[in-house]
Amino acid sequence: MLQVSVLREHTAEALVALAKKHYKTAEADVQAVLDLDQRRRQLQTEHDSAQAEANELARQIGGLMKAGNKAEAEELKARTATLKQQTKQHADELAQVEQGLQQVLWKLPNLPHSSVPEGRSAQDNEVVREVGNKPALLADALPHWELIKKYDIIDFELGVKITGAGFPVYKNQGARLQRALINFFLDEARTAGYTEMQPPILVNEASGYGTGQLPDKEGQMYHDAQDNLYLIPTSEVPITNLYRDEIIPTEKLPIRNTAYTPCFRREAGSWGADVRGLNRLHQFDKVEIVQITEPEHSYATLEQMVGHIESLLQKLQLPYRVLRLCGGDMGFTSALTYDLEVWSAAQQRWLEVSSASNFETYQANRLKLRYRAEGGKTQLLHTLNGSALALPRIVAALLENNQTADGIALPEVLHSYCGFSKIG
RNA sequence: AGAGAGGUGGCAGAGUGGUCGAAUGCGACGGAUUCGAAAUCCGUUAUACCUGCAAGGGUAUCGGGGGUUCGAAUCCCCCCCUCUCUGCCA
Repeated sequence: MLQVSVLREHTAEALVALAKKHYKTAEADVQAVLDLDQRRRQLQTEHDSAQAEANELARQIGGLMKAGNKAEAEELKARTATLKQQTKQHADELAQVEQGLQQVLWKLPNLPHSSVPEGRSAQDNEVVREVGNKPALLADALPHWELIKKYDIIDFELGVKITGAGFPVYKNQGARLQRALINFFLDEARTAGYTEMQPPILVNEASGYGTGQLPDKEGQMYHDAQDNLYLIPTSEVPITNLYRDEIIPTEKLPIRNTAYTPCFRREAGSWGADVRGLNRLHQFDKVEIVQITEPEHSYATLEQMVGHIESLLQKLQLPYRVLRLCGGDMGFTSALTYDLEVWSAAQQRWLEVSSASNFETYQANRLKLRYRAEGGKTQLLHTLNGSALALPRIVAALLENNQTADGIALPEVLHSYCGFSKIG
């Protein structure tokens, strides 16, 4: 959620920024925020002074009652009636205005950072760098959805049988590879200074609002209506919400956490060739890194996080590229997002395996996540997160890129984690 | 799931209708003392919003919401959560 003070003090810049995100009703909505905010303050002032007067009368009545001066007390009581009505009216209207204000604020996306490229769709994303060499495959190279059958390591039909489409069953070396990757990613994160966490994968409504999945994107999440809990679409949700309603002591900053969790996405719609095999699933595994920093450090931190993710891809010897997402393609809550994509040799396309974002104060504002800045004032922190990494497409690329006549040769870094060096 | 108890400031814990944002203790911070420290003493120590250039002033908040009252942490209603016992169970 954007801060009203930012919209008020930097209105023109905010409008430019919203335009970059292709937010259509920016002008009207920002104006609505400013109007509602002004009305809110006016009402607050009126309400407070009426309340102050009522409090003063109550004090006087108390004194008179104690002194046994009943008649005079009654006289004052009569005067409180109109005041009471007034404050009630103010309070009602104030609540209404505040609700209206919040509704508009919830609609407004985060303001993109100045380095975010202009653009409407994925084609307009900026390729920051491309690293590694695309492998040359044999003419009869197979896409991963054939390879998993050939080596009997992932079974989609079985998943359909027990759950549904998009819930694969990992078998044999496929299951062990999953476990190996999770351990590898967690170990790397821990070595890089992140604290390992194991959060619940069901979260309550308040957490959904805190990181911005609610109110708008409830369709993305699986929902247990009986207990009103949501299956997490990413561990960003529980890990960031750990700090909801907190004022973090400066010496604890920056906060750096990592977690492995399964992730659940309903992903209504969009089926087709691009989503075959492991390319898009309802349930998948992911190791996430989350940082919470003081505002002045957050962009350096984002670069550092991208660096960590790149180091993973390098160790896995996967060719990859780093994209800076354009205004039209980046997420609602993000101020700057880097996507990392690996080259999937048999599919001949790039697959997104990680997304690292700086949310600045957008999430923190909802979360009421603050620290005490110099001078003792509380101030919103910046939140960041990134996948390090999401497993399915990594697996897809590993299988496709490393296929040989007699099996799939895994990168060396995984050998000890897997307990084998090749599949098949 | 059934029965009972309870939710108060960073923590512990008083407070059952009137100047209570809340005693007291602990912790933390500042100062005095000390060569330094411990101990001791003095002081400070919640958050949000409104107003003000500022100093300051005001309002709200004692799990959440509603109600009674001139006045609610305190009384009434609803909801949520936690703990204990019983049941079930990895």
